[in-house]
Amino acid sequence: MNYWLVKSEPDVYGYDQLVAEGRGRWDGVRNYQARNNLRAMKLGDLCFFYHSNIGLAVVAVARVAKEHYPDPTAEKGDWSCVELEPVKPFVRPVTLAEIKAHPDLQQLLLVRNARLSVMPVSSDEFSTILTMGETQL
DNA sequence: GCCAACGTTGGC
DNA sequence: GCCAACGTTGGC
Repeated sequence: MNYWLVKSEPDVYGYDQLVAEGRGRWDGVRNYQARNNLRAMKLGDLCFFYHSNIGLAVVAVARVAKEHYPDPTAEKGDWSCVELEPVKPFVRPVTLAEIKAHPDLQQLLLVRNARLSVMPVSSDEFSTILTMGETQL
């Protein structure tokens, strides 16, 4: 089992929308590092759902419902997408400020590379953030 | 709305 | 292959 964090602007595609749809295609990634992370996702892997720009917080857990395949929104180039399904909203959103302030989360790519939209999370980091969100799976 | 950080492009 | 210019992302 691997863990991930994916970013989305909530006014473009928020967690509520994923819940409403039941399953969502994670497409539109046009960054090689992020794409390679998408390709490494396995069915059943868990992802934090982070709201960028508005909210600036991890708000929920989602699960990989379908492994990578060619992104149908890409007109050219070698891009991939996956499908995600909602698992559980956080009882309490964990803000970027809290993550930046936590001594055990300094290695998180969310802190170190603000522009990466799909990133791996270690199992320790995953449980730390889940606990901060007062959430159990 | 501004700007820092980062990635990509293209001239040389 | 280097690097300046440019575009985009995302926090503030």
